[in-house]
Amino acid sequence: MTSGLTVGEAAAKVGLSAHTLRWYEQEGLVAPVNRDGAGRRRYDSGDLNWLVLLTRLRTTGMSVRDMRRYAELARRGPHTVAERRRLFEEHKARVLERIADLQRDLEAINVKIEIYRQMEQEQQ
Amino acid sequence: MTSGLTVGEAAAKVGLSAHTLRWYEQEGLVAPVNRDGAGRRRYDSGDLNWLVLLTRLRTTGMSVRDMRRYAELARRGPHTVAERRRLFEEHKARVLERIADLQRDLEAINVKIEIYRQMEQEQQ
DNA sequence: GCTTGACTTCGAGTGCACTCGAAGGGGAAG
DNA sequence: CTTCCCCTTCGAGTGCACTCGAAGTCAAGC
Repeated sequence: MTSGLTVGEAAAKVGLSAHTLRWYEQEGLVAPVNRDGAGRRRYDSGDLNWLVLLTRLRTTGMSVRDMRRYAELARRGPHTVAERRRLFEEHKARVLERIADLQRDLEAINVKIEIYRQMEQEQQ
Repeated sequence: MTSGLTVGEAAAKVGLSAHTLRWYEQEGLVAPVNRDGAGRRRYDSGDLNWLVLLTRLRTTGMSVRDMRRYAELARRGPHTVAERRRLFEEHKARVLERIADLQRDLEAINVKIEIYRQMEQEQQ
């Protein structure tokens, strides 16, 4: 009745490698995962949710350093909630800015595509 | 009556370092820039426009490898216009996907912020 | 004439986030 | 019993895009 996923299974589920999962733990991005009788990691749904959240932070450009800071706050308990919120709001601002930049640059790309389209017309 | 900007000036204008500008040229991202009598680079408005375009491609996540491919096409002349357009449209698709990903992940971040906000309320 | 900034080649260093492999060992499933 | 996955520590390697520094030269501006 051992419950929870092994490293390999958890890795497959969240789209990271087993190597990387252990590395995340070692780097303090993930709190020590519970072990089964044989000392093997067992990831429960809480661990998985945490990993999913981390991957979202990663793909939105948060550095490992900042993720570690966040993980440390979370481990320190509920009295760090306000600071965690601030951290997230700063990150949110960066993401919004990034989106705005992308949309602005996309405009230039669209203009280029239009120009090329016209040149293709004229070449015929 | 030498016209055009020096490396340092051009670098300042486009937000890259002089080192990087020379490196871009060496890597084939930029066609050889015209020189003045003393052999120094002189960037004209065409060069600057090109550099600005490159920085947009960079900030939208295009790799140096792809920028080089694009630069080579541009150097090869007008008969590569269709291919350049395809390259841009593929890039555009990637950028749109990236924006969508960011917006999706931003939702999760917003949810987190809301949760933290409520926890802060309850702590009082 | 000195300072400043330009030129060249070249290789090495940086920062990030993995990513891999070695070496040696343990337990569970077919 | 063999295979497979897990465990550990450790250091080295990878890929990207710069980034820096050395070493030596040259020319324009003050």
